[in-house]
Amino acid sequence: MDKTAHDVKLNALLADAARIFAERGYHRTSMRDLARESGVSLSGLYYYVSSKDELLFLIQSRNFEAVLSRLRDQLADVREPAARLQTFVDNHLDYFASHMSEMKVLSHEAESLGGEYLARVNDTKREYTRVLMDILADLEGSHGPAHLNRRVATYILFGMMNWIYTWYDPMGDVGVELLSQSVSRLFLGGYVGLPVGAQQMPRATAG
Amino acid sequence: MDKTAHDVKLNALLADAARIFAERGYHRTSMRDLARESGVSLSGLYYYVSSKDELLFLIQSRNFEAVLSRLRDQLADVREPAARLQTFVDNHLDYFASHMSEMKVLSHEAESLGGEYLARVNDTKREYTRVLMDILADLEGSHGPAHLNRRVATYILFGMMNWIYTWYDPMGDVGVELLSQSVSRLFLGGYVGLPVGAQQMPRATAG
DNA sequence: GTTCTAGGCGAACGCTCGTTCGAATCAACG
DNA sequence: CGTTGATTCGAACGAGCGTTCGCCTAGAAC
Repeated sequence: MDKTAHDVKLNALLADAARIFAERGYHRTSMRDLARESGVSLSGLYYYVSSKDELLFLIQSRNFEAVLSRLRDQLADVREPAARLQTFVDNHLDYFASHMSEMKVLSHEAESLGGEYLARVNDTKREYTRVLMDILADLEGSHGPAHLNRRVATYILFGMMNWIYTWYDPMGDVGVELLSQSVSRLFLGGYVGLPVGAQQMPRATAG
Repeated sequence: MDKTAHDVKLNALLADAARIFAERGYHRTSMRDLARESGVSLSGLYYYVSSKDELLFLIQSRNFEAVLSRLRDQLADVREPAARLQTFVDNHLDYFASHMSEMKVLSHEAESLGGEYLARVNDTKREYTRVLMDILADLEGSHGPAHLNRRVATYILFGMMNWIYTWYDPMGDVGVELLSQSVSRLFLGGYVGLPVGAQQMPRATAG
């Protein structure tokens, strides 16, 4: 897919837009900023995209759907609930770390969309949340009743994962494996009391 | 403090501004919006505030310093590390739940400030983070080595707490006590393996 | 060689933005 | 009464915004 010259240029534009939206914020970024940094004229942008809103929508929906699609692939051959939880966290943070700009735009500019665009992104969000809540239900089934309200636990876990756009540097000393294991262990240890100190843990070379 | 008529009106303005910034976002809100909803003329706003930026700064700095000040009061007579961690979480979420608009503006518009204003808010942020990291160090001292990198754990915990502005409804079924206990237990269970199922837990009446 | 079309651009439109400025109001005080 | 100082406002300024329009180019199709 995405073979034609038109598609290639649109994808490049979306990548530039995601980078700039992540740096300056969606509302602060003007179409003129975007034109300058992507090497297209101001009016030329509108050949690929019908509005600034659509630009934001395309960034959010394409990446969110990519996360969800990869998640389904990865979960396909994992059965054990705790392993499924870890797979969910791994997939989320892995995609996050390798698409920081896009995921920051997805996390931070959730309320910048409206109308039909917002409704469609929210549909994906509901699906995605549902997958996690089902895993939590399975966890309770196999490891005994949870110590927390399931819905609250779900949102707290999303908080652990989505907040990283405010501080995480993929080029820094903390690898995504450490991050992912930390979140999984923190959650599993607190949610169903799974032991968290058994396996070896990758170490950050600095704090 | 804040006795003069001038101070009273400024405080009311800040409260209105926080509410509107939380609803519409800082950059999307115009001074005209603010004037309309606070019952002052457009130019009248500038008698109380020198710029839109200063408005945001005042909201962020005053509330952040209030959180930090209350925290120090509360920590003053708590010694046991796990109890200090719980005090930190309680204080943070308690203030959050009773000042949702202000705290959403503080969390979500962190990058909307620049220059000297940003530097001053970041000073407070550094102090606040330092308090939490010291508590984590104490925890490791009394409950054995942690299962996670301390700095990573700190930021993950902030993620659990700060993300709630995206979903928490203080008027809904989930009380702030449940929220606070959930976060504390999740963290303590995963960080130093403290048992999490012993005490009674408030229940949400619905999910 | 003419026609067609995808791709691209300069210039402008109508609008909103944050901020300023000078004047009006009004209570307090000499 | 006249003056002062605090408070408020209408009107305007210059700048920037998202978007549109008509025109240009170049190569493929016939």
